[in-house]
Amino acid sequence: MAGTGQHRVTVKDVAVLAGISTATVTRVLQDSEKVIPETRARVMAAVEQLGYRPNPMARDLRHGNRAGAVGLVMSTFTNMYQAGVAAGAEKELRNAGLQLLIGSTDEDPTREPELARAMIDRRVSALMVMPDGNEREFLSPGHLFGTPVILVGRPAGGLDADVVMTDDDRGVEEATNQLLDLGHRRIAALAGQNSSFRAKQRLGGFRSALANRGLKEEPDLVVENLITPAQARSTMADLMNLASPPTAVLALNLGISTGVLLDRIENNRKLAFIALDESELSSGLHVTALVRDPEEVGRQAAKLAIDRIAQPELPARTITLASHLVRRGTGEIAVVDDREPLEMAQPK
Amino acid sequence: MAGTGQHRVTVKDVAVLAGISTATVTRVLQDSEKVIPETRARVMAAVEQLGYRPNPMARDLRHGNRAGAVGLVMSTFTNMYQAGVAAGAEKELRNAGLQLLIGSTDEDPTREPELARAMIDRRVSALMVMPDGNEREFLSPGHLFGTPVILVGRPAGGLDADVVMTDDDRGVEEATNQLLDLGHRRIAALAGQNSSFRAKQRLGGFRSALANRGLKEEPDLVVENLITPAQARSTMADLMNLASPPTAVLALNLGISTGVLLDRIENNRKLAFIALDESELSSGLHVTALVRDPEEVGRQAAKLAIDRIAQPELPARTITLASHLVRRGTGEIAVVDDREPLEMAQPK
DNA sequence: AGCCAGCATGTCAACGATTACATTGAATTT
DNA sequence: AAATTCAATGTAATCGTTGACATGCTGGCT
Repeated sequence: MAGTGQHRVTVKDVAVLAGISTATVTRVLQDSEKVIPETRARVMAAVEQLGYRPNPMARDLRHGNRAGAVGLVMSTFTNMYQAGVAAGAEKELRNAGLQLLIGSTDEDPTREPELARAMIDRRVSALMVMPDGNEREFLSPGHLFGTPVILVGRPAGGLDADVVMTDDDRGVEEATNQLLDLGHRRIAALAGQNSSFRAKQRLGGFRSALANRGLKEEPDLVVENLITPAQARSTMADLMNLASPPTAVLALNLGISTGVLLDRIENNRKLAFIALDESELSSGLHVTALVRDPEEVGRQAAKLAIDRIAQPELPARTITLASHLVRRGTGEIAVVDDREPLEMAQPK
Repeated sequence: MAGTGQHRVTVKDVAVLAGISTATVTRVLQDSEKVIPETRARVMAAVEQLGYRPNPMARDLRHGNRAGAVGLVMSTFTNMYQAGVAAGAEKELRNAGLQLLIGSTDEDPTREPELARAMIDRRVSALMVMPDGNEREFLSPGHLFGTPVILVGRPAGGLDADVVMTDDDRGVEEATNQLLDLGHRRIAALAGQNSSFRAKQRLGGFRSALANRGLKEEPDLVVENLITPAQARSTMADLMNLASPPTAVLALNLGISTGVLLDRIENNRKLAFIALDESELSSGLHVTALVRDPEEVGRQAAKLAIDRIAQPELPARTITLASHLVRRGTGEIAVVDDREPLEMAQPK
């Protein structure tokens, strides 16, 4: 049943035991061509007896090095959104019999090229990349050697690649509209690095919601370049100390959402709050959140990869997944300021 | 500078361009043996001009399939602790020029064997496994074909493998002692699956702290088999409704810590609380926590793997990393029950 | 001068699986 | 019955890299 435990069993061993040639063993294993049932049975028995397992590397090598593994470049493992994407992708690939090679840039985008390159060298069948938000182009087609690339999270101008993204602009617009409908006029928007595609996309949604109602943005309430939760947290303190503080706040990424939530708990704030992306705490504390399904994003990316491996000449596709607002309470708070409604300010 | 973009460049191409044989190209690339400087320069130039990059799969194949990649089997991507381990391991491996093949069992331990097997088939140089807590033995030496295994998180009886673990027993004992020193006598301990190695290890620490002071365990305060944060959360509500509720609570894993913390925020509880493992919220909300460094665990696991690849005959090593108590306030609360001290109960 | 040492490089088989092409022999056709 | 066809299997080249072994050449030694 099991092998000897030492020597790796090869097709050759199986062939010898079954008393036939390696070609026939392969034929049985691929059940590609005609093999007489009796021969097939002998081969199967030998395979079983020796515990033979094919060597995927040798197979890949023979096949021009395209088959077994797919790469994923991410910027960090310890972000729930990214981890979710990886989980979804891995699941889908595993079902398709593919393996996942993962590398992380540790938030250092300059490492993206070398990481991608190392995977391409290893002849992954496809490469999924979650590029950092900044719109540099780091993958030049000349270095890809035909390796299909799937971009996760944002498109990249110079590259004719498949893309999976989420409609955060529309989602944020919907969230903003909900707040506007509740009467909020001073809505704070806290965003990440302003050079990033995602920050632009999300602020874009916020702005078009305002613009659609002919409202103008309040510059003091839009804060960009917040990198850490701690920054978001202290920004909230600053905002609430304004002469005319916001009555609602939109947190435009996961870290910011965490920071705002910490501030909210600590200072027992009551203003309306919509977070972006889910965490154990946003759901646990009934925070209204604009939610994307990271696992679904990962699954779709993997599907694109699998399709493209099967049909390399397919035109590039872009899949946009919907984000949706999960209403849990904090985003449904009307203007309940102990100060005065806008437009008729009067000193306290 | 760059290659043509289509045909993969091989040693042979380099050899032809440099006007020498493939063997010499290899010699230059490995700088293993003597090569005359001028030849070396010619080879380098050809490599540069063609943009040659060696094919790691072919190299691995030639080397009996041991070199380029190391496997990691984890149970889920979306747990901060596990993600941290993966991150640490990836970093260390990358520095050593190795790549990381990741698979997840999706919390289904029965998938461990097939996942491990698939990686062994792919001839990873070493296999790191974070086994689920239950003490089954899923890796039979006969199936490993000499692949070194590094166990992360718990030892496995049947296997002579390297192990990285953390001294949670000692840590929990320390945490318990701190609470006892503060005068707590009704300490709740909330633990995960009672079949798991880790739950046993941690409850063991709790129990020896009590035993060392001649105290007996309060059975109604020790709750096991809590799987989800929600269960932990509702358990807290039950405990606080006891005639004699706990004055302190120890949460013995990350999910439980989250659940207890949610309960604490929601109900504004003041009892002493020590969490296990770190999350953005435990630090953000000043929760005293028994902290392990997941990245360090991952790095150590990777180091063990690297060492073992270099020296397969090394005796198996076990590395135990210290956990330590990060005192932020909630674990330093003395008995402040609005009820009465123990031993002199009187109806309210 | 003749011989050996040793350096620089070349040749070729091998890693394990696959597959184009070759071979065998039996069955079918006329 | 000879010729043809086709099904079943075998042979050997191949994927890209490596390294044991072979070769040839230079220089030093006696």
